[in-house]
Amino acid sequence: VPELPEVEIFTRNLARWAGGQTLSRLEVVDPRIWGAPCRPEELEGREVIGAYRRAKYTVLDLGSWALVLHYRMTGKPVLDDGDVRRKVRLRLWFSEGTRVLFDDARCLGQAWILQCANVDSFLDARGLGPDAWPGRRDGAWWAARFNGVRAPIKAALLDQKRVAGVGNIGASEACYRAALDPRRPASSLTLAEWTAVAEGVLGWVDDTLAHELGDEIHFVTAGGEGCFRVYGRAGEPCPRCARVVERFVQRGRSTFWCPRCQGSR
DNA sequence: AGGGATGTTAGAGA
DNA sequence: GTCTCTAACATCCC
Repeated sequence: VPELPEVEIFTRNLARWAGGQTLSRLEVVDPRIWGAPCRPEELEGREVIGAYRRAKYTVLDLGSWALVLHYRMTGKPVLDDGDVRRKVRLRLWFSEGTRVLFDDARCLGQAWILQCANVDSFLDARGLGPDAWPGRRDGAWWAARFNGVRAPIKAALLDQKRVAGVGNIGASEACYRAALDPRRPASSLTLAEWTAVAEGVLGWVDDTLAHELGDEIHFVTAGGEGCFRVYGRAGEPCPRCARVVERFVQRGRSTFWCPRCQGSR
């Protein structure tokens, strides 16, 4: 379930598992993982300096070179516990015996090997806007970022060029927290409503991180849906007003909302 | 069997 | 050029 909070946790996990160790071997189990031609052996023998997140990307810093990961729909880094049923695309062997897998059922995830000096320009070339978190942006900042956008607010929140990190789950959850009709044109929101969006997005990330950090095993196996308020809950009662949560399709993606407390105006 | 799935991007059309 | 939307990617699960 990789949106910003999950990628943040994936990245922290990688830093914790591998930080300070040397990457002794980078095993390419499925070469479709590569987003561009590269030489995996370039990274072997290098020490992991750390890992950081930008939007939904993880950058594993190996000094002068870096391994950049994007998980798309189903990718995730996991400790290799010896189970043989995983859909492994990469296996990273570290000097103290730790083995980390890039596990990806659908194989839509991608990886790149870049010189560290080129990572920023690589990410910038993807057209990523500012990260939705951890910066505490106010309503005026959000209003300015979405100035002139006529698309429905829920669809607009998915545009990584405006603000990076919000995915299809986060967009529904943020609209719900902001009590906003997901069909409202972004350009029609008042400053007060943008303030609610700002708080909704931050609240969604903060709560998701807190939930998943509190129980890492639950997260890895169950996807963290335990803290969804409307996503995936069509037919269930709204946590705020008990009206039935509904689902509809916007731009080919599911939107979940409560038609009563997210009433249009 | 068929439909839907957390993301991104190329390409078409307005 | 800008904005918007669809299809495609590959595989699994309900």
